[in-house]
Amino acid sequence: MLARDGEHAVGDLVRSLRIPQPSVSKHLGVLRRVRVVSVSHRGQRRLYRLNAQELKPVHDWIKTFERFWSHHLSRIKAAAEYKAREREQQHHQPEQEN
Amino acid sequence: MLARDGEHAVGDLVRSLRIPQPSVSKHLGVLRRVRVVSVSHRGQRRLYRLNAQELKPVHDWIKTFERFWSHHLSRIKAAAEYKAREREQQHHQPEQEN
DNA sequence: TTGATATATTCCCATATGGGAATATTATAG
DNA sequence: CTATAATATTCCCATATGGGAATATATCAA
Repeated sequence: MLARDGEHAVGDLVRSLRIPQPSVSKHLGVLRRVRVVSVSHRGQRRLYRLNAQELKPVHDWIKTFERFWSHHLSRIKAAAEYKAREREQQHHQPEQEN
Repeated sequence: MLARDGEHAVGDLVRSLRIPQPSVSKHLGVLRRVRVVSVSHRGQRRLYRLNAQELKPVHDWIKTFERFWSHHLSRIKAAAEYKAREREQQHHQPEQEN
């Protein structure tokens, strides 16, 4: 449950997400504590906005795997490794095993 | 708790992360169910590897906020908006209020 | 087989979050 | 001050995950 961009009043989120108001407020409460969203008051409205900076670390980390899906060659290589490993295994298939 | 790259035996993770083996196995169990990691057997070892593809969606989403931290001008603008909003508010400061 | 390794699973307990319903808060309109 | 709109918080209940300890599995070595 996230405010994509700009500021959003709780009510707007409630309507667009079709989730009960208390739930939305609770979600926002959590995100607020973790500093992923920020609030500003405007009349009796609370305007929430995403705190992009907080997401940067995640972005930086996940970014280190970009090569896995962005480069064609990488994908081919990955697929090859994948199959190679697949073969080495003695035909299991519980959760997934691949 | 994640295998950064290549394949990692549970034991290696246990040692490098300094987390009890049962915990590591449990973590991996969860990640396995969500398909974020994959396993392959090699002798009595279980080799885990990150399933990068599963992270792509997250990457794609979070990427839409890249502008917030990558462009100088964007940062300045963001800071300005930030302060602007700050002023409009009537001096609260519970959780954070900004 | 038997013992040792490498992992996984289970048990119990604690905490975080989600849902629904009810209630409290805050701010605006009159 | 009072009613109402906009949000937040609390209660109760359910489930997911984390920690520690104990135990079960699987695989290898002899």
